[in-house]
Amino acid sequence: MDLSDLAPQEQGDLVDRRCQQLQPSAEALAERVEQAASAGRRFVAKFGIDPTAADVHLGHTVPMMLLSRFQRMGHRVVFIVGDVTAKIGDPSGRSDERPALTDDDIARNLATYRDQVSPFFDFSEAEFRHNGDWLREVSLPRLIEVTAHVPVSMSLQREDFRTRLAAGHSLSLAELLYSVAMALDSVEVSCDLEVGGIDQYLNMQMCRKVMEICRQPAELVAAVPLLEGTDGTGAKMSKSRGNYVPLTSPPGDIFGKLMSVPDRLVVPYLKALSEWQDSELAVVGHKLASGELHPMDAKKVLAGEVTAALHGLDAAMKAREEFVAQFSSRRFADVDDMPELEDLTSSLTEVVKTLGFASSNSEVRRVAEQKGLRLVYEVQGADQDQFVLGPDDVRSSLAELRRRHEGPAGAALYLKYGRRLARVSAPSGG
RNA sequence: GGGUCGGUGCCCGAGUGGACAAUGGGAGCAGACUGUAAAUCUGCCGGCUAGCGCCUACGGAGGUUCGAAUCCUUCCCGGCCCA
Repeated sequence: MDLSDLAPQEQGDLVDRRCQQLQPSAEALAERVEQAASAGRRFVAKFGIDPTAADVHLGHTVPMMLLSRFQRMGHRVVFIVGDVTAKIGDPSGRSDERPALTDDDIARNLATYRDQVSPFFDFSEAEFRHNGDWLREVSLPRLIEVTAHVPVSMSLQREDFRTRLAAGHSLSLAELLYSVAMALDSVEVSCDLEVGGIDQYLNMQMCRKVMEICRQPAELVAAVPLLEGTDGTGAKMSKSRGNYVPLTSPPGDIFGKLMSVPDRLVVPYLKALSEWQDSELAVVGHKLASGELHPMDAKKVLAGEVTAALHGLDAAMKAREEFVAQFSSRRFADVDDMPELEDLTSSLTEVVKTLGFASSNSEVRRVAEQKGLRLVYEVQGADQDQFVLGPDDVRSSLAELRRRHEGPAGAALYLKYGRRLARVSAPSGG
């Protein structure tokens, strides 16, 4: 969707509605856009990325969506690759060891990153800059000169810093300097506006402060809300919590993961992850509240939107059909997107591990003990016969089990492991 | 620099010579119920083994002991107090 003909005021509003904080204001953004235009220069939007993170998920796409809009408004988008700051580690993350990244690592991570978010974004226009290029040149006297004007109390405004101090946890000087380093990036690119998650809000305040110290107009700050994780615990989406949806997931997984999200996340997710207008979101909200729209149907729409954004419309529609086939109508014959088992001679544990359903023999045995491992016969995509397999069956081969538990003639055979399903092909014996 | 307290499984957090693969909570997984929702109930929740059992694990490395997460030495990391 091209947004280049949007008036500055409209741009300000559009951005404002997607932000949890737009500082100082939507009007200021409109003004800044106009200023840039009248000065004959392009408006600069900055976004910092961490070259260590190779696994991009939906949470990351929230600022990407906003950034993508900036680009479509005709502005210059600059990605700052934090090759130096990554070594400090963002204080908001856990401060475990940060292995030194080689240039090759960084290049590779960056390529992977671009690859992963490319469905959401057009990189051909964007600029990539490594902050090491200038941060390595900053002298200690210069750093002291700048930081002399930065009150420590400013860093300590961060609640996580305060709680860590209060709780007696560690806080290093490097962590305090993280935001200053990031601010020097803003100075370097003469940033007009920085996009980031709300967790970066105070870091971005530092950017404003330091830009002023360096006699530049302070950047504007667009802080987007954090996407809640799929687990419904209220925690933000993150890899460490496992409540995330990787962008590299196949369409079926993306669709499925979004279907398993708590109902109350439907509207927030649509707002953060789709191009929907506020008015449209409001309609969905009302219909959900009134019972006119079933939450599951709303989720199908959401899952479809996101899957389509990443894999295209066709893939999304197919994912939807298959989801219904597998989990609603349970007609497994209609599900294409399912692993096929041709190996009928290995033990079930091996087979399940090969499928990636389980990572150890104990796990397979456990699921079997809990009646999660089943043989399912399906006749003509309709009637099903299920045989629950016990822990003793785990060492047997599929061929053996099929002999032991005979199904109706002509039935297709499936192996069910918890929620997961695989088709047993090559029914040589009948 | 001195004193002092601490580093436990995915996370938080008990344990302070044997019965500890380690109480409890959270997350996760499976089952029932369902809409792959929420809530609820039940069970599982290091690995290997058909099983007896074996291996790995309580910051790192040594040591004492029949036996250590628990004691000692030393190293690394952190908190607090003092300077």
